[in-house]
Parts: sequence; C-alpha cells; structure tokens
Amino acid sequence: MSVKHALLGILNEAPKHGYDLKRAFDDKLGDLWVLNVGQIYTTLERLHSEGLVEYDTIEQSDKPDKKVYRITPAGKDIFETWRISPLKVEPRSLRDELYVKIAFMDDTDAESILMLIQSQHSTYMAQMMALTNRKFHIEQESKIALSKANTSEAQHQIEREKVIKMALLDVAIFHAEADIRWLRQCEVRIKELFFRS
Amino acid sequence: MSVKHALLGILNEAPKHGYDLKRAFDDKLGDLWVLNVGQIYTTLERLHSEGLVEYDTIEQSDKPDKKVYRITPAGKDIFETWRISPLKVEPRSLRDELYVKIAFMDDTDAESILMLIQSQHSTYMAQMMALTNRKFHIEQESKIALSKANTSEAQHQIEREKVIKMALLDVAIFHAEADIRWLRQCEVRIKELFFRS
DNA sequence: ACTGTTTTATATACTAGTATATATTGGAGT
DNA sequence: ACTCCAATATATACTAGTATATAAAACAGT
Repeated sequence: MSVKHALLGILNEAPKHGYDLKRAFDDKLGDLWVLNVGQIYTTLERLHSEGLVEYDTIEQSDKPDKKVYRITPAGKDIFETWRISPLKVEPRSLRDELYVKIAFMDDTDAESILMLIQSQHSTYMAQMMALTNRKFHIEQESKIALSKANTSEAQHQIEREKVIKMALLDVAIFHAEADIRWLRQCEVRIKELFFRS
Repeated sequence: MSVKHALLGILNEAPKHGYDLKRAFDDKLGDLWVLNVGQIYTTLERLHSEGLVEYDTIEQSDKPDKKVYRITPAGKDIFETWRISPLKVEPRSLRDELYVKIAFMDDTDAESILMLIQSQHSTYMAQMMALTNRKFHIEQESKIALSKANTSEAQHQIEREKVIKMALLDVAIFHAEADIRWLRQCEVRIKELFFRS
C-alpha cells in the first residue's frame, strides 16, 4: 500500500538506514498507524529490487553491517507521481474484531459482548486522552520553534508542519469519538434487546 | 485476522462452498468490509490444514468440482472461544492513502491536495447516502418479516438480526461522518496556510 | 439463433503486514 | 562493579489480503 510511498517520501528528504526510517515514519504517522518494524525491511527490499532505492553498506567491526538507503531518480519520479495521483473511490474497510464478534452475536453470549464493548470503550477513551495530550504538546513545541525562527520561510515551514500534525491528530480523534459514541449507542440497543423488562 | 473466525462462524450455521461463504460474509459484513473473493479460498485452505473444517467434493460431469465445507468439532471449539475472548488493547490503525499524502504535503502541491480532499469528500458523501438507504431497506424488510413470524422466538431472532445489521451500518455511518467533518476542517486549515491574504 | 453481460465457481501468483528471533550498546538503579 | 532494561539495528518465517486468470451457466436483448 502506501508504506512504500511513505518510505520513499522520507528518503526523499535525506538518506537513512532501516531503524532511522522507522523513527521518521513514527514521527510523521505514528499517531495514526502503528507500523511493524519488520515491514520496513521487507519494503526496502522490494523498493531496492524495483530500483527505487540504493544503499551503501557501512561496515562495522563488531556489530552487524548497517545499510544506508537513498532514493534513486526513478524513486523520486514514482514518489512525485504518487503525491498527486487520485485516490481510489471505494472507501476503506472498517476491519475490527469487535464488529465481527457483534455480527455473530447470539442469545448465549450477550453478557460477554457487553463486556467487550465496555473494554473497547475504555480503550478508546484512553486513546482520546493521549491524542488530546499530544495536540497540546505539539502546540507548545511549535510556539517555541516559531520564537526561534528568524526568516519568514522558516516560520512558514514550522506552521505547515504544525498544521499537518494537528490535522492527523484530529482525524484520529474524530474517529475515536465516532467509536465512543457508537459503543454507547450499541450498549443501550443490546441491553434493550436482551434484557427488556 | 478475523476472516478466519467469520468463515468458521458462517459454517457453524450450515455447510457451504466457497462462493456461498462469500455471499454469506457479504450479507453479514459487506457494508463494513469489502472482502476479496480470493481470500475465501486461501483461508479455507489454512482452516483445512489446521483441521478446523472438512469438505466433501461434489463431482460434476462438465463443470469443475465443488467443495462443500463443514466445521469440525475442533473448529466449533475455536470459534466459541474466539467469540468471548478479549480484544487487543491497541486501537486499530487508520491506514488511508490520503492521510499519508497529507503527511508529505509540500508548498508545491497544495492545489492537488485540495483536489484530493474534495474528491474524498464526494466519496464519503455518496457512501453516507448509500448507507442511510440501506438502513431504510433493512427497517422495511424487518417489518415485513416480523408480520410473518408466528412464534415469539422467531420474532426475537428477527429483532436481533435487525439490531445487529443496524449497529454495523451505524458504525460505518459514524466513521463516514467523522471523515466528512474532518475533510471540511482540513480544507479550511490548508487554505488558511497556503492562501492567507 | 447469436451475442454480450452478469452470476456462479475456483485457483493462484503476488504484495502487504505480523510475529518473533537475534545481537549489541548505553544507561539507570543498587 | 554488576545487573537489568530500554534503545538500537536487522532479518526472516509466517499470515493476511489483493489482483487477476479461468471457465461455464444463465439470462437479456436484438
């Protein structure tokens, strides 16, 4: 999917090795997308075999070798094309184990479904708090960075980065909110169905 | 993930062959999860090698053979355990190409990002309408089915199926709404950033 | 009668993502 | 000084999911 393009995008800014790429990815998209480290390496391999990245092996006496990857002109091309290419029309699937469990809900397990709903509710509440906290910190950091910037270009860049990070945090918050509202409604409906007086 | 359990759940109700399973899956979860047909067959193969399903080959003279799958006792066990097992605590990732494109947004492509946002907005508006329509039809169908049901158990089952379908449609609607609200906010913020007077 | 499209039905090569193993370095605490 | 844990760094076997090929039946239109 777009891990490929995200890695190209990161390497488009500067050469990096696997672990560094993971850190850069987390910094950009970590609030939305928990990326498995392994995928960095499998994706880099594929990118390399497609000729979109190259690497220099940095030999180290005791430790295993480090590979520093950089983007190729072909890679830059693919990335720039991807940036402005249209999105697919089918909206993304909502793949959640809870939804599947609810789909197979039965008279025998109403209680356990309600418990699952409650635990999911706590999970999303906690996530909401964490995300709101992150917004606050980014606001603070951005203010400090702005006060240190001297050119208006530097200021604009800080502003842009803030807008991007805030937007990505907001989308995570909006979806968490949607789940929370839905879970509450769901709980009421299921209780009505099974424990009607 | 849970395609495996969903297929077990469907076979727990009645034996079916691949294509039938796909239809049953779509009926239960199609509004949330567009399942690739191929996955049915790869998943069935894995389930078979784990001894959770068995099949009878129905030989047909001209057409290729049909395999009718049924759940084994081991499969039933796995399914029943899964139903009530706790969910993982990490909330699901929001993997959307648009979010990644925004993460790499640059002064040079503000216009194209805005276009992508607008097209995504139309996509979600259309989906909202389709989902609302589906709710209406399910309400109608349920009323007709209820009027034909004679026992109170039959009525309860119809009620339960309606509650489940409505809940799953609602979660899709809530998330589409969240995206729509976010896209509008995002558009304003990006315009502010790039085209400030 | 023929032509084309949709539905039925399965298979498979491929890409994407997860889980886990491995090994070293640098601190934090005791 | 020693121990333990987090961070650094990569690799790989595995599971999940996508794209696409194949082929026949059923049905609609002309």
